[in-house]
Order: sequence, then C-alpha cells, then structure tokens
Amino acid sequence: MGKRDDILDTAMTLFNRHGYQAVGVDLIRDEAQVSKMTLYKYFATKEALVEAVLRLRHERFKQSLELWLAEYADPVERFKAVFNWHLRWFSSRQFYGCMFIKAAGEFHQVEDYLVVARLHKDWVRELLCRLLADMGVEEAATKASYLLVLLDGMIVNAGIFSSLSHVDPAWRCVCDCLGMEYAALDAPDRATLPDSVF
Amino acid sequence: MGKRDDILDTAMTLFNRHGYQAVGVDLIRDEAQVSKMTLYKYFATKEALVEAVLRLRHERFKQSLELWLAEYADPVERFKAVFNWHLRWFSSRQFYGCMFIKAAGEFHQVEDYLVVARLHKDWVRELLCRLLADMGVEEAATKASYLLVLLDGMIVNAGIFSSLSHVDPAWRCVCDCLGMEYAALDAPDRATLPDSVF
DNA sequence: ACGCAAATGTACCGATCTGTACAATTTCTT
DNA sequence: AAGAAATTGTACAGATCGGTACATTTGCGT
Repeated sequence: MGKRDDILDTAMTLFNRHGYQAVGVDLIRDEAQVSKMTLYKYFATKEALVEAVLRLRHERFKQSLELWLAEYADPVERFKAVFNWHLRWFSSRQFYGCMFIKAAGEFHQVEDYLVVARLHKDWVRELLCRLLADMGVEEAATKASYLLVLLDGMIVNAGIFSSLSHVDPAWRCVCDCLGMEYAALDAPDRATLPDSVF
Repeated sequence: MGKRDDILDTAMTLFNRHGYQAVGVDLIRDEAQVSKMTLYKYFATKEALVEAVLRLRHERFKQSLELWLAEYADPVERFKAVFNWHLRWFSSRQFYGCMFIKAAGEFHQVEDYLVVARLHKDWVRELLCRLLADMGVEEAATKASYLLVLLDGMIVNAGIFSSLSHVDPAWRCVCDCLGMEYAALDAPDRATLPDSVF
C-alpha cells in the first residue's frame, strides 16, 4: 500500500492506455497523488519506471493466468483455458494490446525493455510447452514456439481490428494442428467480465 | 522527385527506424533538406504526414510483394513465396517491425491510422485467401484469417527476439495445417539481400 | 509530546515539441 | 531576361518534456 506501489499501479494503467511516450511524469504524479520528489526517490528516471512497470506487468500476467489455469485439471482443458483466458482479456474493457509488444515497438533500441519482453514471452512459451507435453503432443517445443507466435498475432489483431472475428479461425487451426477435435472457445459473459483481467 | 516525395521518403525511413513520436518534424526537415514551410505546405500537420507515410508504406509493401510473387506460377510455390518474402524482410537490415502494428500501438485512439492499418491487413488477408483458393484449399477465408494472424505474430516476434528461430516452427505448422508436405523456407543470402526489401 | 524521516507544493531549469511569421532568395516559366 | 512561384533560413510563440532545488508540512515510532 506504499506510495511506490501507487506510482507503479498508476503508471501501468496510464502506459497501458495511452502508451509510454504519450504519458509524462507530471500526469503520473497527478493521478497517483504523489509529489515529484517522491516519484524520483523511488525511480531514478522515467526509463527505470517503465522497466519496473514492465516487470510488474509480467508478474500480474503470470499470476492471473496461473490462477485461471488452476481451476482445470485435465491437460486438454488446461490448454484450452489458455486461449479462453486470452479471449477474456481481449474482451475486457482495459484491453489495449500487449504492453511488451508495444514497449518493443516504441523503444526497439532500449535493450532493457527488450530483455523484460523476452523474459515474458519466454515464460509464456515454456508454459505452453509444459501444457503440450502434458497432453502428450509430439514436438512440444516446436509447437509451443508456433503457438506463442499465434497468440501474439491474435493480440495485435485484436488491437487493430476492434473485433474478435479472427480468434475462432485461429483456434480452429490450432485444434487441427494439434489433432484435437474442435470445440468453440467460451464467449466471455459481459456481465461477469471484470474491467481488467489482470 | 519533388520535395513532397523527399519528405515522405525521409519521414518513412525515420518513423520506421525510431518510431513516430520519437521523430520530430525538425529532424525530418533536416534529413529531407527542405524548409519547414515547405513541409507544412504539403502536410498540414504531423498527423497528416504520418497518415500519408502509412498509405505510401502500404503501396510499397504491396508493390514489392506482388513483384516477388510474379516470378512464381505454381499456386503452392506462390504461397510459399509469401513466407519467403517475409523471411527476407525480417533478415534485411532495415527491418524494424510492421509500421502499421507500431502505429496502432502508439496511437490506438487515432482512428485515421487504424483505418489505414486495417486496409493494409485486409489486403494481405485477401491476397492469402486468393492464393489458398488457387491451391484448392478448403475454407480459404478461415485459413487466410488464421495465416494473417500468424504472419503478424511472426513479425512482432522477429522484432522482440533478434532471432528468426520461431519462423521455421511456425512454417512447419502452416504446412501441417494446410496438408502440404514440409519443405524448409529459403534462407536469405546475406550477400544479395538488399538493405531494404521495400 | 517530541524528533526524525517522509512527503509535500511550487518554482524553476534547459531542452524539445508542433506550428507560424516573414523577408530574402532561388527556381521555373514564358 | 523579366516576372511569378516556390523555397529558403531564421526567429519566434506557446506548450510540454524530464529532472532538480528547497523550504514547509505531514505522519509515525517511541
């Protein structure tokens, strides 16, 4: 509940919604209701703040997805839950794309951001790999690499087209590729869907 | 060869390399060797310039890919050529990701940019759809939607990881999904590869 | 209630941003 | 070569940027 957490939380929301360069430290200061000195006490530069936000983002992403998966025991159900979780994310009001992809896009020369982005994407890939292995899928590593690419594509397409019409076609092909019988993803219930999935 | 073209060309290069917000009009003026008055004569605002750059980017993308495909007659070869063209793009020195995805990431609230981005992505999807139909693939539209998502995922992954290790796994799954026999993509020849593919 | 650390608001710095003004100069047309 | 059109360099406006300085006030542990 410290000021540091307030700053991180506010900065994450603002960066997510408006982008990194578009949000100035003055706005973060106002929204987080802290003074500038406090802000610069905890984060030496804006760059350090952005990096801290990205690291926190990864932790929240991980926690949310793991919690979601914990409700499923069957390997195939767990795998499908990954895509259902993403579909819920895309449908949520606070969906503005992947903060790591956007950070890499805005600052491809800042190696520190790329490191965190790779860390995040590698984690997703390894999760997929474990799930595929549990399902008994052959060449789980290759398939996991492919699925990570597909998920990233789904994220950016959900951002560009304000539509989820590409999700089902992609999911059909995933089922096909993995030899699963197709069963539609769960259309998120708007009523119970929170503003922010993580 | 007019000043207008110089401005557009310079702006495209700079926006591609450094992003949209990171490049100021003064830098474009210096690099394009024009005066600010000339710049603002052709483009009323920076926003108009960005939009014009995106439209030109789409034209160049289209022209380059169509020219590349023109060398192949067999439908399957033409389809494979789309992925080989992308692999060449990823390998080129001037690859900094997709300008449309990055524009959507930096300015998700600017509808004009999203319109151009959708225009571009829709064109790619329709190209894929035609190629699949020529190959006799069933549900060409569904598969095209899926492949567009996959290509976008490949683009962002090529940007985040300075590596192309995800390309072959993705291509293997594409072959699998379409019932094609797998044959590796062409590793681009560094010697003959131009700095910029388009 | 006291003392110390934490946090505050405000003002400021130099740099940069988009966009404008204008008189001087170059370039093109005829 | 003369006149019209395009382009130039420079200066400036007004705003915002990241970051700093400092005296004041708040809040908490003992």
